[in-house]
Amino acid sequence: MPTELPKAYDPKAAQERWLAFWDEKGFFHSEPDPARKPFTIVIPPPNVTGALHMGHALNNTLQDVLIRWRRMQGYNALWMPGTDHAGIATQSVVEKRVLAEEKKTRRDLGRDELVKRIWEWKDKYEARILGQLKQLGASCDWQRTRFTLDPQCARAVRETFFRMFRDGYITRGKRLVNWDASLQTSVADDETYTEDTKGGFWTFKYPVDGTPDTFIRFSTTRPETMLGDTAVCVHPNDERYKHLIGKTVTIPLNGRSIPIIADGLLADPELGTGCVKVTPAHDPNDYACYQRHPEIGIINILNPDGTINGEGGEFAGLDRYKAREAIAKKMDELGFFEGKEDRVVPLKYSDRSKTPIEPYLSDQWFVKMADRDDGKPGLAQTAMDAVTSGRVAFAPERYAKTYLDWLGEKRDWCISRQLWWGHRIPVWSRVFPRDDDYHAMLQSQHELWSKNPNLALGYQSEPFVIHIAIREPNPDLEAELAALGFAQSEDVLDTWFSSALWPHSTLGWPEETPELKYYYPTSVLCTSRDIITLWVARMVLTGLYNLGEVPFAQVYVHPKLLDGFGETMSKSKGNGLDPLDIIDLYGTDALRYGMVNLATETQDSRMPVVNVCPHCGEQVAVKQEHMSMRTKRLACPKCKQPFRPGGPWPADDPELKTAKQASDRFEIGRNFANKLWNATRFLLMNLEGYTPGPVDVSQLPTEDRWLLSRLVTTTNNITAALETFKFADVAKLTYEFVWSEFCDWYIEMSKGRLKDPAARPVAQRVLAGVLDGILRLVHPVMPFVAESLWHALAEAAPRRGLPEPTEPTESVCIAPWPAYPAAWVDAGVEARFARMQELVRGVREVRNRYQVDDKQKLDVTVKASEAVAADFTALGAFIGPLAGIANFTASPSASKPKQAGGVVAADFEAYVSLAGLIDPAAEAKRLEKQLADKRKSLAGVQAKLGNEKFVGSAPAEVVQQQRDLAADLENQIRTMEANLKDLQEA
RNA sequence: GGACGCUUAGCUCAGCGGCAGAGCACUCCCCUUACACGGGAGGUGUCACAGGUUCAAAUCCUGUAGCGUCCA
Repeated sequence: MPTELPKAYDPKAAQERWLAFWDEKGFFHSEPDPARKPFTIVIPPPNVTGALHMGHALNNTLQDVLIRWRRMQGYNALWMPGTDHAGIATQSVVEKRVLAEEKKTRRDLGRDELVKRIWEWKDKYEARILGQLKQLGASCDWQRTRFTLDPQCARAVRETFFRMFRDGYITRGKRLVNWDASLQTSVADDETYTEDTKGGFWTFKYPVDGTPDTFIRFSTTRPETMLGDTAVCVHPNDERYKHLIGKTVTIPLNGRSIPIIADGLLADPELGTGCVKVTPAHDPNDYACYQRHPEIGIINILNPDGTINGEGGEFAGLDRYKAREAIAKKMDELGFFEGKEDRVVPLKYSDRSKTPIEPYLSDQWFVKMADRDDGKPGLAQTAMDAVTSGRVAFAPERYAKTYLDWLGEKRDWCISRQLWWGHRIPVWSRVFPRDDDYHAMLQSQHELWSKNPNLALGYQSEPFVIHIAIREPNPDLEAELAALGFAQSEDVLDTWFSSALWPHSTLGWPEETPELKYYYPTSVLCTSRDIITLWVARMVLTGLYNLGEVPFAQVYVHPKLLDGFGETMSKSKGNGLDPLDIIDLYGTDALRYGMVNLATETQDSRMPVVNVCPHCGEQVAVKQEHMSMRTKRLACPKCKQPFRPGGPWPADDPELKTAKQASDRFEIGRNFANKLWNATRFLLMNLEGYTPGPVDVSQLPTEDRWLLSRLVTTTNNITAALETFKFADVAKLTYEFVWSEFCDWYIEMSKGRLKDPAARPVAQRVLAGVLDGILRLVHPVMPFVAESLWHALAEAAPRRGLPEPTEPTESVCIAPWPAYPAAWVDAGVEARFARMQELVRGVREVRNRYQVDDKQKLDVTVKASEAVAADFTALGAFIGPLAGIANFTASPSASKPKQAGGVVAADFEAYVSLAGLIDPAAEAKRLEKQLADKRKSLAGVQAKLGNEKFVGSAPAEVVQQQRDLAADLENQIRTMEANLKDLQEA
């Protein structure tokens, strides 16, 4: 006698048990094996800044579904795990902590000490993240775990940098970057956010040279930038200023004379005075204007810390905001101030330090994206070609446009960051203030250097600079260079530079490893749309550059999770949801099911959240004003006890318990897991005497053939949905088949058969065989419950399956993905079954309408054609118990008993005897309403059929369908009219 | 400012030319030996708005409004 299952599924126990089992068995480890086809996914490495959030849960669940499914299909599946060092984010988190706890800045600590602290942080969070992924059930090959800063990745980064530098793709130049004056680093656009901020809007005037009493008036939100103006600009067609173009004005603050230029892109004649000042070094639009008019020059007025530099004359050394006031005041004193108004302006902030960004001119390293004129391919173009040629496909397709539009701009990629945490740029440079020294150096060293294949040279002029990239760490060489006055760049590389290499660096590139040969290119990349440009494009680009081959064949872009108010979940908003809360409350299978269920093709998905009272479990709605940790304390409306709302709190509060968060969007998964559990439980209770054996499908009774027909269709649809990344369909198809078809109908019908010794063995085989298939289908989405039930079933039915029983694998993880004969699909059986369901539902409806006690069995008479009646009679053994029928008869000649409730369908009418129960008046009233509905439908259909255009232009089958419908409706109406007459006479 | 997407039941979402759907919530009946995380039944809609195409539009086209995201 097999072990009986507990009454409800316990996710915690299952998770604990199977994680250990899988780990021990090593199912998820993959080795190159030329005899098998690989299926490979590299994880988008979560960054080690913090713990995983709901977006990670979604992203990784979907990857795991693909990997588990392909593994079952027999592919040699590798899911490569790892984490990302996330340069600026991690450094800034640790810096903030050090400042808060020790009141020390990074400069107080020094580079080595800070980096040491960051590594400690990384070790802690990497372990936590990998642990969370395991908890999620992620079937990664943990033996292959990588980190973007580990030696293997570092080698790939250095080699790539070296090659790009050598090939002239990496160059140094002065560019306008987003400068974080607090962290003293440039930050990428995506590391900034824009917020409306109260500011001023000043209007000043500059005197036009040589034309007394003529002024150019302009407005600005940043008066201090006047120190760096190199032109004023008007629209070429602006009649007010046309005569001034080519003249100059003088900046009263420093007496500098600057030209008045015409630029239709920068100046807007409709806006303000129609004239703008141009500060190329401190404004992106002005910088673009400077590039169109390089003759105006460019002047940087800021120090890296945000104070005014030597260009500012008397204002040098002042903080930019102090300088702003001082300069406005000075202009006023000089008589060039025209007015000031308060205004709310959109201001760019650094995401990390929360301080305003300064557009800032600085020396940076760039990867050149544009086309080249020396015959070498332009990097952006190669990556675009990969997608336009179809070597990389996006799902959904529309995201290819995002990718191509962005790459089409071919903007250079700024890869240097003024940080301490990251891959240090392997370039040693020396500046030569005197030209002779430069030439002397080249003369003495150039030949030696250029012979060394592990060195690459770069030059700049004004002043002369020699840059030397070193291919691999080489202390002797570095010492030699140091002796010659060279020093290594202090900068590190943009994190995306190392992430860009992820699909090949993790496989061992630049070594030609067996892994690289076998797994590259990978199969699918699974990500969110906001990093298509930052990451996906760059992976394609570096893959092509380093290996000449795209990194993956397909990019699947999944939806984003929004909070209950439609806003993106994010750490800074504090509206995230901790996956561990969900796992704790609903179980991992439920979390995963919920994620798969919401992954539709088009929409982002809202997730309304409630707080769970830590004292009594009451669910307390979260209001918008509670978000972002604004509310520190709430009282439970039920038990009146206080608690802290759930959120990304940095630490526990010893005084106040913190609520866990819940969302009813996960109930469906929890309930579904429990349903599966209990369906299996039912089966195990009824498997006594089970004998394995082959099943001849053509000899099976109707209900079995119906179920198998549905099983084939469902299996095929699920497989097709997985192939096209329609995850939500996978969830819905599985749910529908298991719950509505297998449980609600088939299991109910099997109950009678299991009591019949003659029918029992086959019923057992079909039940066990179908459940076996269900567990396989469910496994990629809900691996824990599937594994639990797989083992339970194996104990009770060690050999099972359709049509031939087979030995089950030791884990559902490695069971073959189901595929059944297409011949099992039987539309005729499905139609007959649907008719039976209609009858059963009709009888139940009559029973419910009259509130007949379930225990009281009713007599039912069906009038139908010979064939339909025979079919009903054959199924009578099931119809009885399903509908609670005492005596059931079906025949073409059946007549309506007195006092009966009627069910009128297209090809049968059924009468439920309700002697003593029926209220003729109420029944008549109901019938009249139904009749009215039917007549209305009929009128609609007849109108269509009366329309010559419809009959003429619509496809024949649609017209026929409408004709059939009209006939059915007429028939039903006749029957109902007769029934109504009976009732009225009664 | 540009691009992409969204607007369908009280809530969260499917459907994307041929009789408007699911889960939750709601109403009624049931603790029937798989499951109350359950069973049975029921009600619920100007498919955002305005035009157009079509025999036929939630579905295709155009425009408007609101929302979201990305890029400037």
